[in-house]
Amino acid sequence: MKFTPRSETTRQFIIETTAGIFNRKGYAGTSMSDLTEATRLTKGSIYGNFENKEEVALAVFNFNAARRKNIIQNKLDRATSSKDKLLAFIQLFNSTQIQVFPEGGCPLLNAGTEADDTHEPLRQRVAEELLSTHKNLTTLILTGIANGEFRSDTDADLLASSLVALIQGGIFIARTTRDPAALDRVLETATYLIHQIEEKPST
Amino acid sequence: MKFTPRSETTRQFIIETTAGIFNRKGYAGTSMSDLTEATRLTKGSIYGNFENKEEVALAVFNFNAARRKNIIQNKLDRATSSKDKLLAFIQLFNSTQIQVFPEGGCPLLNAGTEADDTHEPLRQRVAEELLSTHKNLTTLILTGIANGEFRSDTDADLLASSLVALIQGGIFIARTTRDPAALDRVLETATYLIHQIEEKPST
DNA sequence: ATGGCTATATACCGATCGGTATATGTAGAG
DNA sequence: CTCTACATATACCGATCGGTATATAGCCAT
Repeated sequence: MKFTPRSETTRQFIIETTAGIFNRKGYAGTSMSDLTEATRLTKGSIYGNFENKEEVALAVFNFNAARRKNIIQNKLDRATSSKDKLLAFIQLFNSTQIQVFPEGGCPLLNAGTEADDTHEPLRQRVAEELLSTHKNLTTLILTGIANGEFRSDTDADLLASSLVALIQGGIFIARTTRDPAALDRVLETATYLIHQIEEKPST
Repeated sequence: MKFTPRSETTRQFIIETTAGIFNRKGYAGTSMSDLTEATRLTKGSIYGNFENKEEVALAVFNFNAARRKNIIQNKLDRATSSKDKLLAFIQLFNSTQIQVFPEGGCPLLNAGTEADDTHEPLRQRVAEELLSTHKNLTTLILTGIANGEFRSDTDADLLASSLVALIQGGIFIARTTRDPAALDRVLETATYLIHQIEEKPST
């Protein structure tokens, strides 16, 4: 009893037009009628393109995650040095540059906090994305060390984790207190941490 | 048409036995039958003590937040210097000392990320708790500056925000990647930031 | 022991949930 | 023009949702 989606374009249409809904309301909080309303399609059509609600949610998360990855990658490609790449990464999240996220904020944070106790497949997907981001930052830092940009005693793993935590925590604070500037302040500390590992020209 | 709860003890019983459920499953993901099952009470009884599901959720959050506050306060009271208080605060969250949270992790993070787009009253309550924590840390840092423990050019507000962000972000990462050590690593950075503002004995 | 109160249990409500079987529409091939 | 294949719409399913009206049970004072 294999399921095969009917129309790839409709499937994509459903994903894109409901990406913001799942991100705002969460998996449990989003109903099939939310999806039919937003897409102006009927349940028959949606269930012709997805096996069930869970599959829509997973596809939507993958879509949001891919978008995020592309934006990050584009930004990093435009910087040259490792240090500039790290700083550019951080500045992607400041309040004047919100377009990294769909409606509702960071999909990793939203999906992760909901799924961690209730929805194992989604939790694993979020974990993959978090680890991928962490790995990218780690290799960026290690490259910088090899370049001589950063001090050789830098703990790349620790710094990468801390940057991700600062950003996600900053997003959380800014969103629930409705104070975007709070995120900007936290990003200052992230920037500071990067400057701390610079190889000093002195000596 | 005012509503008055019947039995304060039953009310409290409901709150305490469902505190973990709301924290794990979220507001939308928790049903009234989840509550009747856990308490072994009937809907009639629960609706005799709460106006509706929302009021239970708010009461549960208040309970979780109060518990958290008490634990933090007790810990801080046992330290003397501002620096030791700050370090003790951070160590409350490390993986060998999990009892700060109910089942499901930090209630501020869980409730905040769900409510920020869907449930304004709860979002405001979470924001209050976040700001309260932030304020406590800020005054702690300012006291340390006045004491001569910390450098006078320390940005107390910025450091307080960064510590909260590191902790919340660290909790998020650790929980969704199922890697408690990730939180411990992030707490290292938090500790580092505190050491950075110490008034150096040199000069 | 009994009447009154308080609190919980029972039984039920309409609405909505996720999901499915089937009918209808539509476009391309012959 | 018609047949076929594919995609969407319609109509419906049982289950569960949050919530309520009312019956029942336990206790306390008289």
